[in-house]
Amino acid sequence: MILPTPSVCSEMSWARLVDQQPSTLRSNPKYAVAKIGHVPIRMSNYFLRTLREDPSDAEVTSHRLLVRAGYIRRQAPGIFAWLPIGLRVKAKIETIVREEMAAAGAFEVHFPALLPREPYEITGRWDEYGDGLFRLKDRKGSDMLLAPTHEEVFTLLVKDLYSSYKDLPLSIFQIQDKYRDEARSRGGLLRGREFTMKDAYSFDYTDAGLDQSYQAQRDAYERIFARLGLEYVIVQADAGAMGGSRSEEFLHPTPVGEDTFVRSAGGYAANIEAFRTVVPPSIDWAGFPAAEVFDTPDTPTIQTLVDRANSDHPRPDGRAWTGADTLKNVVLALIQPDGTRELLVIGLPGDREVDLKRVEVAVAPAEVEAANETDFARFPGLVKGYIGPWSANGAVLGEKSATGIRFLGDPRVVPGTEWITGANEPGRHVFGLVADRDFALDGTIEAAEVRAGDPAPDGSGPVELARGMEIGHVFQLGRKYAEALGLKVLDENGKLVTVTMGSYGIGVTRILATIAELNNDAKGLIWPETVAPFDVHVIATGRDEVVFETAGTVVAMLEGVQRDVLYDDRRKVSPGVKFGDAELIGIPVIVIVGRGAADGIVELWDRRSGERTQVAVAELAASFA
RNA sequence: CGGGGCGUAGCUCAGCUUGGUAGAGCGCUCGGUUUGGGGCCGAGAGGUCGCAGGUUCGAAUCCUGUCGCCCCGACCA
Repeated sequence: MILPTPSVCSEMSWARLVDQQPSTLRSNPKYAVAKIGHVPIRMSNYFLRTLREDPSDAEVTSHRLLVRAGYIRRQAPGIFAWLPIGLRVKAKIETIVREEMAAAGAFEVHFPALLPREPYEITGRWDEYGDGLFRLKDRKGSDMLLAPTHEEVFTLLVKDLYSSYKDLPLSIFQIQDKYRDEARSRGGLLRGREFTMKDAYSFDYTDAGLDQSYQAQRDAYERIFARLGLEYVIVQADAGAMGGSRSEEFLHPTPVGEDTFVRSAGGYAANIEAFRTVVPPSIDWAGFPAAEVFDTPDTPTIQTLVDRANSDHPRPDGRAWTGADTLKNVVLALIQPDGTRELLVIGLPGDREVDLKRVEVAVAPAEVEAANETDFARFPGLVKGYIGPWSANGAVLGEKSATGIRFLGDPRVVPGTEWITGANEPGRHVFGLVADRDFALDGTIEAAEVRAGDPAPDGSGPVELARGMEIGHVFQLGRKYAEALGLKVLDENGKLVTVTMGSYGIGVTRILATIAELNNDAKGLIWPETVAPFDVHVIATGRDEVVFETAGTVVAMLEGVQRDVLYDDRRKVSPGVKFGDAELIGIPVIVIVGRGAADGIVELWDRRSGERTQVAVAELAASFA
């Protein structure tokens, strides 16, 4: 494995904002403190090269166009170099993030990407992160890592400097590259192994304070995404594994997203892992008939069972049996972090599949897999295809049963519900088995797949499923890290209290890719003006000197009204090439200086609409007032 | 980690089935021409065909191994 060298991390972590000036201007005191732009860039000597054809290793639109238009270059799988024009877009996004962080009262710091093992050892993440962590050794053999996220060092920094409640609340953030050795990076910038992230951390000594800090970041995120023009859905996320209490993800709805979430017309939205099933009311089973065992030959699957039930044992009320009347009992194996393996049976309506991701969240930190032959061999009482909690010889599922196997039910399996389920004998099922009367659960579990049409838990109507790209995540960490690393302060009563923390991330480079994904057409990128690398792209086309003189006037005028200008002053490049490059690069406003130049007429070209309008140079300034 | 695809010039690719001195387009250099949609003419530079071994008189081409990349899935605080 080739690890990125430390120098790669530090070199890439800062957008160098002033290196894009031509050398002739760099020494001019007028531009010595120039920030982004207001210094026209001339394409004849800019470090920018567009590609005529799509790169063969890029399929996702944003990846393809960003490489082709000269914004980024691939260095290694999931690792990209940033070229000047790409750096400008990145800097624009970072600026918006910085402004909103400042408005939210957070202070910027900057940590190394290269860190020692110890803090991560203390919190257990050196081990928990597994293969996802880039690890390396220094020349002395000390373990180092490239940080996947920075909770530990932020916590330790505050511990070093603060010891009183009077110093809190505190929110600090950084914009830094993160490293995760993804099993499979994909989609260019959408899921890289090195990526730029804004991560903020809040420190409070009361839960109420944490709520306020959390809300401030959450509000800032809403403003950031609004300014970026990115549609987002705030979904409830699972907070369980990290021990926190509140967690929400900002998802941008898009088919290329990797997260599935649900939402209702009434405003409910949740990550699929965090969805909570609506629990139906319990049913009084007084007067229910006793359970009855029937021969149900050749019914190893739910469908064959339903068919058999309808033909041999139709419901007395005339309604047909469906999969939802059956109780499917799925045997899973849990592997605990210490390596012990135990079985778990999940009972759920037969028309539902088990969603292993939801199970993993529910049983974290254990891992889950399907039970294998060896597992079944240990429990001869379990007859595959005919497993159920009840048998003629007594209970077979549950901690208090003969097998002792833990038996958790879908939340819909409430007391009084009647089920058809396996009788633990080949070819036999028990009908009318009533929950709590005839069998007992050890508890419930959110394990069933979520389906479109399922009711939202807040009563806001049926949910639909959608795909989203996670572009932000706000998270109440609580006291997990402060506890592990000993971050305590003295409160008003002189008592040591453990600090409570929040963690707030925004994927800067992922956002850039998401915006690119959203803003393009067959010709190339179309940046929103808030993040465009330049405000205006001026094209000089023609060989007449008046064209270049007029273009020079236009460029100077735009510079005068504080616009960042990319000036295509290339002399021996044909108009077609210049138009094509302009469309590929995607600056929203293009000024064409060409055949009308002698009469003082130029064209304003709207990249997005394609509309071109003729404007007199003398009146151009008014268009940019 | 499972499934699929691909490694030939800076880029995008052909050539491989059927072994015989390395190809195209674009890009690049030089000269000329052209200037509102990636123009044209001429002359050039540029490749140990991913790597290693094997078969053969002879391997980009056939065989074996190996490395790498892309896509789908698993995985992803």
